[in-house]
Amino acid sequence: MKQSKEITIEQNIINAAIKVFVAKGLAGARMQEIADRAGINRTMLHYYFRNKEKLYEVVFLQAVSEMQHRLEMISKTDMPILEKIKHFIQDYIEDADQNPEFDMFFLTEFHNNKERMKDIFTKNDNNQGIRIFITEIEKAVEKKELVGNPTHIFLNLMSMLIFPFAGASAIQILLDYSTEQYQEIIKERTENIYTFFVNATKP
Amino acid sequence: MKQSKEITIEQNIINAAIKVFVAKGLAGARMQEIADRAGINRTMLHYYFRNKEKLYEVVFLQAVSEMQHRLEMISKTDMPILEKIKHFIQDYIEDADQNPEFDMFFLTEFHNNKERMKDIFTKNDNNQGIRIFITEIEKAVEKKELVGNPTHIFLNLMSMLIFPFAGASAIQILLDYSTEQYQEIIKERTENIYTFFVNATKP
DNA sequence: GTCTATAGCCAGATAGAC
DNA sequence: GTCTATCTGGCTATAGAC
Repeated sequence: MKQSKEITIEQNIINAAIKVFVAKGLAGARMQEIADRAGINRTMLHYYFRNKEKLYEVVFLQAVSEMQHRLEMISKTDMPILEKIKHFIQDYIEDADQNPEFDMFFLTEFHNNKERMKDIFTKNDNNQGIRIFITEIEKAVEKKELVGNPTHIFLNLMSMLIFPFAGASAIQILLDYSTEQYQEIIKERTENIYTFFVNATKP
Repeated sequence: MKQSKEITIEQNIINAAIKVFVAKGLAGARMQEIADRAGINRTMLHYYFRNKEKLYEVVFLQAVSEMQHRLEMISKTDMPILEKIKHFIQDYIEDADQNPEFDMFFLTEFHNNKERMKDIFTKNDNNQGIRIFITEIEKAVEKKELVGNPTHIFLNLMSMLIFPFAGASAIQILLDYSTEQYQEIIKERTENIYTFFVNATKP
């Protein structure tokens, strides 16, 4: 009983913390705000996670596994490369649309804590998903199913997927879209990216 | 004399502040660090710029004009659309390579201060460059020089340009590149983006 | 204009009662 | 496990001497 309640509270805190850390970053986040969102006393954050840094780390690692999930989906199935990519684009956008702040969160954290991120990702070897994905693209290029430089093909695809979410605020303001209008554009993106990609890499 | 010295010091402070704000964000930046970089006493920051927010604003507006310059280049000349885009890609990457942190800085600030950014950009109407660029793409699509949805063509191009800089740390870590290796990839990008873009939008 | 000293505040962390 | 009260450190900002 105690155990299950504890888990619930911890997850509850993590969920609240994700929102605040994503929105404000490590330095800008306030323990009080996290506590308020979680509906608990601020002191309890320290009871459960000792300090802000520790809480942050737990939150980040959970977000990482979320991202890993996105990236590993592609390598599970057995389809032609363009089918895989089509599904990848669909899944990624659907997923990102649910958590539109995640992409920005990751870019920020990698940017601000490069060395720390390096530790996390090199020692845990948990970026297998990306490697497999790139290898698949390389194989497809060898088999002349795709044309281009595999690294840049991959970069271009990830760019087109991530930037519209990470840069959502900037795009909306500079192109003068309402949130609703931009939501429409995001909906159109799955198809547009796929077509753009297919044409760009057509043998 | 006084005047010229004052300008030098202020610009000196701004240059130091850009680096710190870009690297740490508004909340994470420390006035002490800015002062150290500028080689002056911390109190002087307040003397010249009153407070952190004011300093930040000045720094940001200077960075904005830098970005405007990047975006307006395209509309000055009179060339076929693909030539314009070729030059735009070249200039953008060359420019971004000089200040590789700017892109991330902008994404962060737009993300964290959406309303404030909206004010700055709607009242000053200083995003003319983008508008003209998109209009050019629209015209080219009408004339069947390019194929696709103009908005998404523009988004895809900007994605491929900005993401490799904004996401540099993430890419380097997740794909296990050294800074030197990544620098090589950035050099290759001008050509790769252009080819990718041309194929993707070929009539 | 420049510096030292210090005020004042805010947020993270902890002690200790219940 | 939970809460109140309190400590502590760090950072912005300012007063005031030179």
